[in-house]
Amino acid sequence: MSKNPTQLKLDALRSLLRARTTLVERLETALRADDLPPLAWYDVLCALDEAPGDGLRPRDLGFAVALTPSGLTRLLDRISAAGMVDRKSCPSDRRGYVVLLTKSGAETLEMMRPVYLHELGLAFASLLSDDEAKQLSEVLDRVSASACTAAGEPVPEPAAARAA
Amino acid sequence: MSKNPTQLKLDALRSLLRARTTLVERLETALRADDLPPLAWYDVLCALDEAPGDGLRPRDLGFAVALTPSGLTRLLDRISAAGMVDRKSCPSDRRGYVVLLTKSGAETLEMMRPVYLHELGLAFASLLSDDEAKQLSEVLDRVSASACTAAGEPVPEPAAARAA
DNA sequence: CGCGTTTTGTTGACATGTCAACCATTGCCT
DNA sequence: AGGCAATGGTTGACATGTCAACAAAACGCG
Repeated sequence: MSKNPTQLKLDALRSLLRARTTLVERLETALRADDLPPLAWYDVLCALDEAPGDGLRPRDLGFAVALTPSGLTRLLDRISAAGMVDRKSCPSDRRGYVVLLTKSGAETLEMMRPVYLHELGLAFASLLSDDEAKQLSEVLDRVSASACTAAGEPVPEPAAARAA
Repeated sequence: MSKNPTQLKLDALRSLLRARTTLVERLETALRADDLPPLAWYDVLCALDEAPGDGLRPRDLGFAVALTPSGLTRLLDRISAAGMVDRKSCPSDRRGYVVLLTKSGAETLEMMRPVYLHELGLAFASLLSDDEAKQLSEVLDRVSASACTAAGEPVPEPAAARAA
């Protein structure tokens, strides 16, 4: 009756992939419906908002949004062009800069947050007991954590190590 | 000591997103290291392999790989250009065709499968008990399922409904 | 039957991200 | 010091996907 263990794991993977697609799609749709920027912007603005007042280096932002350095450059170009973020040259390291949230960026963030949280409530939070959420985190963190550990030698790329 | 419930759910979501990024990255890396096609191709070839011998309509493939119709057209263009798939006009419906796995496509699939399964074993399956896998599926399927149910009116796009 | 609507799939314009090559700076290390 | 590898970030070429508009066939119904 019970399924083959490998199949169980494959099913779990498929469930994971589908759930993520569904969720992202819903969040993205909800934001768009309110004429708000996409999810990636939210992640950046949010990270900056939570960070100390003196901003973040792109390098650190790269951890929040899973993006290669060049992808991040381009994302910041766009957000910056929209005036939601400033690039201020960093005194302690003339190679890079520090990214700062502008007033307009902070305002946009405050418009996005309720939409994000509301949709998340409908599509995710309300479907999970607190215990299940805890379990979920625990199990899935094991998966992401193993990437760092096991990344011994089958992962040559630097980008892969920086998985977010 | 115990966290705020909303924060628990947010953590769970972050764990989910990170785990998925990690997994996809590892699978993709492993395939590339063996000079094999990317994950999306695997999904298509696999779906065709499991399907009845007379192939599948693109429409049906669209469910397996979460892609818009145009995205699917382009993906099939590439796989077809690589000779792994044939487009055969469908007698019962002259609008579209049927997609068939070629010999070369089947061979490629058989080369990808062990790489896929091996990497998945390392990065996922081995980190989960059978019970946990079952639980994971159960909980996450609830999330994807709710999209169909709740899609009442906040989801105008057809693409959103076809979440895979 | 004949016409409007739905279904399938494609195409052009464009958005977003990757990879590889690159520049400038920093930080050792001798 | 002085040389040189590692770090932080950008850019060009390109891959892949979306959206909107479209074409063609299939449906369905008065």
